[in-house]
Amino acid sequence: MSDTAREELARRIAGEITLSDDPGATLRKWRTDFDISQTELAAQLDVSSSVVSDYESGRRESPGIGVIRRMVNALLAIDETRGGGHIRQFARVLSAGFESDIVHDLREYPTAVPLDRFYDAIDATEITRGKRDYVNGHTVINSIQAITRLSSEEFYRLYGQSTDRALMFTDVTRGESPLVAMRVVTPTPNAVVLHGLGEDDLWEHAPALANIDGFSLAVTNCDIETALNDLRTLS
Amino acid sequence: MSDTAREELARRIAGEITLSDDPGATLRKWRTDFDISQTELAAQLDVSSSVVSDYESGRRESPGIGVIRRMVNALLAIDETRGGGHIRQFARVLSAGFESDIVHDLREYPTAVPLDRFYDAIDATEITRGKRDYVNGHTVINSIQAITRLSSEEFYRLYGQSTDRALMFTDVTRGESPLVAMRVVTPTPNAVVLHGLGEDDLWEHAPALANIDGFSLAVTNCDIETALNDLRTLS
DNA sequence: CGGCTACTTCGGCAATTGTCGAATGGAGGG
DNA sequence: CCCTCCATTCGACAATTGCCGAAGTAGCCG
Repeated sequence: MSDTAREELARRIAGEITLSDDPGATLRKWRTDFDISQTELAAQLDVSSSVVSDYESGRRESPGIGVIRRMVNALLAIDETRGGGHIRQFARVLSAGFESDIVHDLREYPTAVPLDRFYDAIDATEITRGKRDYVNGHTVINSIQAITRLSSEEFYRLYGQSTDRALMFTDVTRGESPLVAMRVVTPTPNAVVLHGLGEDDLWEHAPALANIDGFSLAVTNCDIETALNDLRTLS
Repeated sequence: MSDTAREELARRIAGEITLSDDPGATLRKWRTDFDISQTELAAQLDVSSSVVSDYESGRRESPGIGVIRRMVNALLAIDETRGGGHIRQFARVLSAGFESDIVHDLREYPTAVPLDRFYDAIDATEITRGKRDYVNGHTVINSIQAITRLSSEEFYRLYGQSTDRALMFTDVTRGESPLVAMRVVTPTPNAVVLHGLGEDDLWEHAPALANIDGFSLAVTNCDIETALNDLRTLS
């Protein structure tokens, strides 16, 4: 495990907590993202579990950086004892040259995965079928951040090593922006998944645009972290 | 000025201070990097200057995150009143897809700059002349970080928009690693500057390798921040 | 030499933190 | 219904912080 990815993730988390308007809520966000209970975190820190709860609930307005440092290091230490999945995920995003608030995950699969299995794993409903029925990887993207911040050159880097992949856009309301963006990038991915809405909420022109560009379009409301965990079992 | 570059720089600084073994020294590092006096920072914070000095000197072992947040925001606020040079510099590095501890600066010049003027601006001594006598931009790189962390694909991204540029490697002892790295990248830049050593310290094979690959080689011991400021006047 | 600026050190003290541990509540499983 | 686990709230108190302001040092400039 690269120490530098761990260090950068630590710095990222610590910076976010320190600057947050609600540091306790931000601390809780990262703890739950790592799938760690307060009890487990407290054990790692060698404190009572009420200490963790007090901090997350905002009892102390300005905790010392010593406390924050120990909390962040404890999160990463627990992740490491579990195999380092979160550190790896963050490292993949960094090495692709993105910030983790734009790209949430970027992964190449060792073998082609049939789209049906992929959609099962993420509990997605396919709206339109595309020309290809498999994916070799995925990229999970915050759609608002991506559209407002990425240059057109950077947009292509979302493809990682292969365009034979699924792009999953999160924080989607109707799907208009991602589908319009897909109109202007060439080539298109094998699949586009819109996260955060159901069939009924989808922009009415989305299926037609997907058909024109030849990619599979799906929607899902699954829990992202759970889905990413399930995707690990595909390979 | 992009708010997101400011936010990311803030997060980066706050994370680094929070996780540091010597938070006071890290705080001082960033204050001096921004070329801000304690007196000026204290005025921005509306506290006595001894408050800033106490924190930087480590009087308090675990300052509260409220203090760190106000210090970081004050640094950026002062930078903004001066035109945002540091935020811009950080934004350039980020938008090139690098971490700022690998790439310190990356800039395209509006016009070609003669190498003589470039070397004057950074107080460098040319060791061998190359095939081209101008640069269209520069990239300032931490050589150890770059060599240990960048993939070969990422190495090419150091070129920004043009290979007609100078690559300046910092934290150099003899220059062996950067020169060896230059042997395997194609094309080579117009100039390579090794920062941190004089002619006498240079690896003996460096001039020959530069000649083979046809780039200008120079050494300098200038102050990086001063040099970057001077380079701004070239355009 | 005097004045000014930047910075350091330190005493002091009100305010806040770091943490324990008790009490309590909710959810899930046997 | 009981047990276990996770989480919250809060009183208590020793320890530390946040900051002022005084005194001092060093360097620069006229």
